[in-house]
Amino acid sequence: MRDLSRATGMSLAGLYYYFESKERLLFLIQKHTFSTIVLRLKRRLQGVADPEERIRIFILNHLEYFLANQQAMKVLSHEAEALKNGFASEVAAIKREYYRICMGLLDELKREQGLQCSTRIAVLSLFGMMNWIYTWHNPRVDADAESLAREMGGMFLRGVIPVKSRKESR
Amino acid sequence: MRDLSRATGMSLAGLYYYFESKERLLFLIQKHTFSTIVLRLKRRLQGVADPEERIRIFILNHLEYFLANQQAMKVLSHEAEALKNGFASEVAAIKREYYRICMGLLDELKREQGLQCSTRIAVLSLFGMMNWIYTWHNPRVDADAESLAREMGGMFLRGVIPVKSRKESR
DNA sequence: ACTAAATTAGAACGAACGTTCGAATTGAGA
DNA sequence: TCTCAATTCGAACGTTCGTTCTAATTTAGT
Repeated sequence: MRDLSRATGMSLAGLYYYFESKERLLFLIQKHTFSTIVLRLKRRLQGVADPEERIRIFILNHLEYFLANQQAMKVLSHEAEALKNGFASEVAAIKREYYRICMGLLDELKREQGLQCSTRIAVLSLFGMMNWIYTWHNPRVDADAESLAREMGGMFLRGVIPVKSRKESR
Repeated sequence: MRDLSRATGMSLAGLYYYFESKERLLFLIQKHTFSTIVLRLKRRLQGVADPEERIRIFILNHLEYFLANQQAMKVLSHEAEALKNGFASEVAAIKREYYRICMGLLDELKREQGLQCSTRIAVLSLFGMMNWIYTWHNPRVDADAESLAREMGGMFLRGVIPVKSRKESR
């Protein structure tokens, strides 16, 4: 809290005037962040029907937000389990919704082309790939979100779709 | 430190008799852990020539250790940047060696079959997939290291190897 | 059995942390 | 201009944390 006070220029007591506790502040940050990601995703998915393209959109949306708010996402990843019961469950609900959306996208793909591994493992591996970025991405060296999304999207889709049913794309 | 004292049954001062500081203790744990993983990997790779198989071994070795020491790996992932200069660099050296080995395996694969994306992105995506496990793996629900390694390995290799040069395997 | 070293234990120190308090300052409406 | 609420501030409280101190106890060699 003292760090935040210094960084924002607001006094320590001033912070507590607006946020009743450190935990509630973290809760609000987490809630806002995840809600925003979900909201943007839903907007971008509207009107796109092709399952492959929808997954590419999911990946791009995720990476764009993660890279644009890298330090924030680092904190959120580390403090993922820091909230107590009441706060924790509300954030967990949003995360679960996000997870479900991704699961749904993969199920669409499965219906159309089949899948080489369980949907669960596919989703969680994809999240791993994307979330790990905060540990290594260096904006001065690495590509931007768009081309990373293209690379990771391609890699993931090739990895997950059976060869026989694969259409040439990109 | 008080938690460790309680958990081990050794008094707080006793801990400090053996470890001069919390940071040095963390350092020793990190060093031991990463050294062990590298050592086991090298042993397992001896005598295996096929690049695909070598990568599968890498993945299995990594997942086995991660799942056998899940809570430990969680701590290590979170405290990855907690060490100061001297300690940090020694651990970083071991991690870099591990990273280089993986990079080498992928280069072998690239020479033999080509790669669909940059080696760097491939390696880091693979690490992401594998390391993220500590956030979701539940031994009561999810498969064991061997079958996870098979699934992830298959997915990763399909994602990374160009279609034209792909041999049927497994 | 005696001694020196190794090991353990409880208590405490100083710093950092989350939080609160009371007073001071500012802003808006009458 | 006066008043009341909103806002800000420095200082402090109580707790936890990493660490150290001193004294007690155990262990190993003679």
